[in-house]
Amino acid sequence: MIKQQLTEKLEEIIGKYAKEKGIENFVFSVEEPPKNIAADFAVNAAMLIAKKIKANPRNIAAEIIDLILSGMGDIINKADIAGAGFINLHLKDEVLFDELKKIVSEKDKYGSKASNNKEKIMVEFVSANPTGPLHIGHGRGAAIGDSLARILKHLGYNTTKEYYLNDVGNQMLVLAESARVRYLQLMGDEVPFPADHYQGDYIKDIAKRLVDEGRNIDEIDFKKEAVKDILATIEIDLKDFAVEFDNWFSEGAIALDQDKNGKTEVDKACEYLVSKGDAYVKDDALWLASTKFGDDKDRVLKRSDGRYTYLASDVAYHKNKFERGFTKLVNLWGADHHGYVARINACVQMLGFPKEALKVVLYQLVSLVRNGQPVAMSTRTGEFITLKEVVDEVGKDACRFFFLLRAPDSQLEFDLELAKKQSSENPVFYVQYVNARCNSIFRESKSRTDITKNADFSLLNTKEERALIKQLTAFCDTLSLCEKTMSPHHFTSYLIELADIYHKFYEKCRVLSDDSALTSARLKLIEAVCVIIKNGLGLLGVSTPEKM
RNA sequence: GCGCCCAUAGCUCAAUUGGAUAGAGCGUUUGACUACGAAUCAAAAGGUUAGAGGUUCAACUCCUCUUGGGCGCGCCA
Repeated sequence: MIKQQLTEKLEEIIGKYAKEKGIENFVFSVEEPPKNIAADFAVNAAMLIAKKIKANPRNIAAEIIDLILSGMGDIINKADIAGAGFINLHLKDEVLFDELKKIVSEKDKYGSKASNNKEKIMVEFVSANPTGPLHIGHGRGAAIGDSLARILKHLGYNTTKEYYLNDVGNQMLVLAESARVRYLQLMGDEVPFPADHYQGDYIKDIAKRLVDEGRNIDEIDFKKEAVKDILATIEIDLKDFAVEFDNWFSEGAIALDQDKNGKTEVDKACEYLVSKGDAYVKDDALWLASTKFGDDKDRVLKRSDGRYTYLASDVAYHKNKFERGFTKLVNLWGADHHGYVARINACVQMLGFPKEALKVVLYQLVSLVRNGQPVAMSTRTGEFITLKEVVDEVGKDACRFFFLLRAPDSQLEFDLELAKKQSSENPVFYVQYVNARCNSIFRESKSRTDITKNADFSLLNTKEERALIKQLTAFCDTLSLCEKTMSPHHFTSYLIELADIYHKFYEKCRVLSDDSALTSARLKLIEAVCVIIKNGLGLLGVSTPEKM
């Protein structure tokens, strides 16, 4: 919150200055300087202005500093010129102390805004086909999508998490047939199992249930039964991974369900596109003119045999999302779907929305390694590692934290042997340990009677304490960064850094001491630490045990 | 063949979207528990950011090319 307030004031002051120099709509950045620089924030405005008007950046910086000191004396203690013309700002301690008070009083509400209601956001993720259990790759999408949604929610956006269920199409027929053959086999029929059908044992489990229930083959809807069991498993696996959806949206609802005129939403979406001139008939098929909006080639919506493609459903689905009032759509897709981005972007624009209304976050696939050997992943062959398997082995917290450690863009190598180690090799323990240590102090402090109610933060004047407070107040900046980049991974970095600073503080500054005023102030400080750790880990879906 | 993503310390990855001396964890070496938890801390070693050009006051970041890896390119989903 500090940075945001600071930036607003600087924009006012420097913007006015730039305007006097003949520069309209001047944009500059407010950043944290590198660690070796002793300052709170750095501004690059002078170098940018100097370039535009061909002046000496340090002279410009000097002029801006005068303006800052006279206009922002209440929050800025000191400002100086460094390097090529950076303006380094030093905050007044009171600004940090006020923010600290806010953290302690607002607790889990800290950093959340109430004013973002204008945007209604849907985060759609996982959306794995109900043809088998979730594997580890889905887990990455689940962790990123869920945490992103939590962050957006915390920022005050009206946010909905949705799972799109592809329960229509060819794969469903294959699934039903897979279950039927397994059923026959269990009944003693020696029918061969087709090689291109779903091989996993979970299909046998479904068949076994049907046999155990004494069901007659003539009255079994194998598709329905298989999807039911698989979905139940998926839901449990996700729940154990701290992921819960607000809504499960069935493709059947738009591709099969008909209105009173006998039309599905897919029918209507295609008609709409035709009426707008964005879809046309060629070679007996219906084509989407996606090249109009930058796609490589036009795509088929309806095959010449009259069946719709997956894309047709997807157009209708996205239309449906907008019709439900969402103004911003976030889709998490595995990188193997990247070829699909251009056409869905085209759809959004054809539906009359700006390109920015949809953000597709692509996450690179997880490659599994076990004993140095790559592990193949394919739902068809049955040689896959399930999310459940990994969560059972390494724990939900470690697994989520691990997935959120990396930017979605980078390929992630998941070493099963490494992940199994419940040791300090896993950074999640390092962060959770902060909370455990704080709580240990709280337990100890209960026996003391000399603790004053009003902590005097000005007693927190060591460099370790100031660094800690500074890091705590960066919580909101981290939230904004995650929103800006649509990635929660900055939060893991932030928390690891916070943990690092805390442990250093812990070594240097004893909390419980004979100095009761100082003890009170430090207790309040670590209370704030707990708030931030708990909030931060909570946004990542990781728990904060008081004892470990 | 065309397109998208990636290449950073021995390993796994960050780097506030163009900022200052590129940072963490693990691993390696050395040291610290008779006061709040040593799942910790202090210190050391480790880099031509794959390579070559270019743009810029400033490049890991942007542009071009090369090399190497992942993934796509269907009237499949």
